Amino acid sequence: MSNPIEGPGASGGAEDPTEAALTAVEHQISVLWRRGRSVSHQLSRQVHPDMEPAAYGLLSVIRRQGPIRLTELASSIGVGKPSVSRQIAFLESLGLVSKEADPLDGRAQSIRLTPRGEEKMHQVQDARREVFRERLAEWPPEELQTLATYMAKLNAIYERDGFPKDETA
Amino acid sequence: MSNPIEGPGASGGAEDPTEAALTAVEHQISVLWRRGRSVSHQLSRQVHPDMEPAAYGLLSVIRRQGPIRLTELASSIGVGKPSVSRQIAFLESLGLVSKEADPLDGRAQSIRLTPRGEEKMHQVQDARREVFRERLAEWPPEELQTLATYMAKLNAIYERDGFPKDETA
DNA sequence: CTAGAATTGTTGCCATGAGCAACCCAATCG
DNA sequence: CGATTGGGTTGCTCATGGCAACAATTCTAG
Repeated sequence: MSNPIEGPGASGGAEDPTEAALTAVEHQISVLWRRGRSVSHQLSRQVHPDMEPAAYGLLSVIRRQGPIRLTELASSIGVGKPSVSRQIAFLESLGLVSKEADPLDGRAQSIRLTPRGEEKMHQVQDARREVFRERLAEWPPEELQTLATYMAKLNAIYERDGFPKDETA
Repeated sequence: MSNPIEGPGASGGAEDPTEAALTAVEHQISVLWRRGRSVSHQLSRQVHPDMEPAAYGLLSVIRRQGPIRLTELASSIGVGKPSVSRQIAFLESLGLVSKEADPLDGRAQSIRLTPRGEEKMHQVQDARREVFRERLAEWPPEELQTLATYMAKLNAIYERDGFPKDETA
């Protein structure tokens, strides 16, 4: 229990403000992270009853970036090719995406949303945004903007390597 | 941070600063979320081989809140009892936590860190904090504090129900 | 032109982790 | 007492992601 440098929960007491702020940020990150995880299920289920959270993420990226190759998709969400391959196969079986051979490269394939996929995503994302907006509506836009800016900064810092998330709820 | 996806009721949403800020926040949440997930393994493994990500989270809560019952622990991190039960069993086998019968309630058990668990956590959290601090060191404390505050507000809003996370990278 | 990289995507196998349901055991209520 | 509730555990299953091995194709020497 000797505590030269205090841990997050170990009320350090009179620490410097940076230390305290760090602790607070860490804590909020973990709460946010955990909450998001526990809810992603329900969100993806709206697109399709059988759809899992991971697949939703893919659809979202595809929708945003347009036709994309599998490898690119994988790297863009930081996940291995095998996972993406399987997810895409699944989504294809649901008729939400389609794979087209790239005429320039016989190996590659272009993945895109089907009209049905587009429609589904449109519905779901709209609904989600509706709730989101509804709840955050009372926030002053400046604050929201500040939040976004700081989060971007936070994200930028951890661009490639480890994220020292606390995991604590 | 312009997002081509507009909300249904967002008549002229592109010009609405709130709308823009919302979009930005959403996006940052998803980036943060994804980043944290993709890295949590490597991080906890890196600090200690036999400490799994999930277990680390539990230890962290226990350390913060002191002796706690399993059910309470489970609900505090938003996960089912079975998962926690197994994790705790694992941690016990590592000698990091101990289960004691609650004298007041024979069914319940009080879970606490063993001295060794405390020591481990101390090491691990120190290491994590080191990295964290290192990278955020240049951030003005006020900004960090603001970030923490806003994130707390954000988290509070979605206390119980769906979190409209976008999942997009 | 052809043999050997390199790359795209798929599949096999495995590990982690979470949920559901069924189950014990203690406590409490009638 | 017996019945019901509540805390924890275990069995089963599934989702997900990683690594490795593979197939098919393109690129790069020589």
